[in-house]
Amino acid sequence: MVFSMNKNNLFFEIVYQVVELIPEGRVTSYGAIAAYLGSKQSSRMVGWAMNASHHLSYSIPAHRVVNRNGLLTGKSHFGGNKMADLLTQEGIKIEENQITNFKEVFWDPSKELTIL
DNA sequence: GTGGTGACGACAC
DNA sequence: GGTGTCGCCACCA
Repeated sequence: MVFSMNKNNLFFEIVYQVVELIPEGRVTSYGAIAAYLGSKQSSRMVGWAMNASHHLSYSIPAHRVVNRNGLLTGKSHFGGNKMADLLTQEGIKIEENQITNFKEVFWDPSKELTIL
């Protein structure tokens, strides 16, 4: 994908970029991405970016983004049990819509990435 | 133009 | 430590 670098959409662009970089079998949180962008208080915007990602021409692994508790809050937006299913396929343990081994699979962009 | 809402998170109580 | 409240800002009615 391409960085548009419009300051209005910069937040969204980087969110998509980061989400695309999440390795298989790993997950990250909205807050982690927001923190990576330097505005941890805008975590809601990360969630909104995921919501907006549906109308993108390309698709991003939004199922690898969960909230701070490892809870699959966005599950309902995927329809059915799709989100938990995809994560399970990648070796992530899900129980009651929550990632049981969240610590182990957590992927922190601010530690794993160095582009910012 | 205004107000309410949201795939969240931090802090106060 | 559970619950409430606020901040964040794009989007929609």
